[in-house]
Amino acid sequence: MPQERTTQQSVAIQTAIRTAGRPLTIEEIHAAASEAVPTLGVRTVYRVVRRLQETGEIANVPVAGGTDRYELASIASKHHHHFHCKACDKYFDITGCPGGLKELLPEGFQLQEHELTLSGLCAACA
Amino acid sequence: MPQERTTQQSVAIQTAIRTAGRPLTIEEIHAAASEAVPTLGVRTVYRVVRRLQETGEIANVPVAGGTDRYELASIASKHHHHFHCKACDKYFDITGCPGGLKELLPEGFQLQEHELTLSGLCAACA
DNA sequence: TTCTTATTGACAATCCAATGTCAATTACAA
DNA sequence: TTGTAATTGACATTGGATTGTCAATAAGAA
Repeated sequence: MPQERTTQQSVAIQTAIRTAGRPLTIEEIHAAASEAVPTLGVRTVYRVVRRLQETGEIANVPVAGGTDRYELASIASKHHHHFHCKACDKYFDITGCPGGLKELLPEGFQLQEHELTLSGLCAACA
Repeated sequence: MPQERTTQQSVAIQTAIRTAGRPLTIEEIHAAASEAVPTLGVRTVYRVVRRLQETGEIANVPVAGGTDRYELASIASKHHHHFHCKACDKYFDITGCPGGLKELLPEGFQLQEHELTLSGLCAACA
């Protein structure tokens, strides 16, 4: 197992994810971190993101009809939901959760989790 | 624009979708329709499914972290949600819907739609 | 500062769902 | 029944995301 080194690239990538406040795609991370390190390659983003996943610092957010997003594990572990802007295709975190979901469950089904996605226009696009 | 012909294949595919009672993947459609027409090729399923989409008979159901499912437009057009079984990876339709979602909306965001997915174990897997 | 080696990034290669191709088949109008 | 053209299915190809490769770079211990 290789040692870890603190490079400009990995710092920029982690900063991008930490300051985003919303789940980001690989490309969004690349774009954001590139402002700090213009030579940053996408290949490196894939590698660092995977490492951060394996060390448990970030979690992937699977999305319907799109590529995965990534967000801090500290945020992902707190139950929350997402808003998807149909104009800019960005995902945002939402706090709060509707209750009474067990009522919707069919006979014999066991509920473990649930995931809610509101969609429409974000503040910037509206 | 070519004429439409009623073939064994297209009949089997439509029957599979109509009798499923839940959204199916291309592969699930292929497997189900193959029981009626064993020589059925996946290529044909892709073609017929696309045509059914274009004629508005079925709708695609985008799914987080998976390939699209397809269900009857008459069902899809009625507002409903889904249950995803983590064991068999099947999706089921759910009736009913939690209200009060506008409360969750951040300032300035415009809500157009929402999508809820419960997950756990279906009756068969539980 | 020097040296070792983890990291990087350009490029090629892989993976896989979906589509293009085309000769063989088959629906169905005449 | 016959003829025409839509349909089929095996096969090759695409498109987009992700990973493999490897020489060049740079982190950080000595």
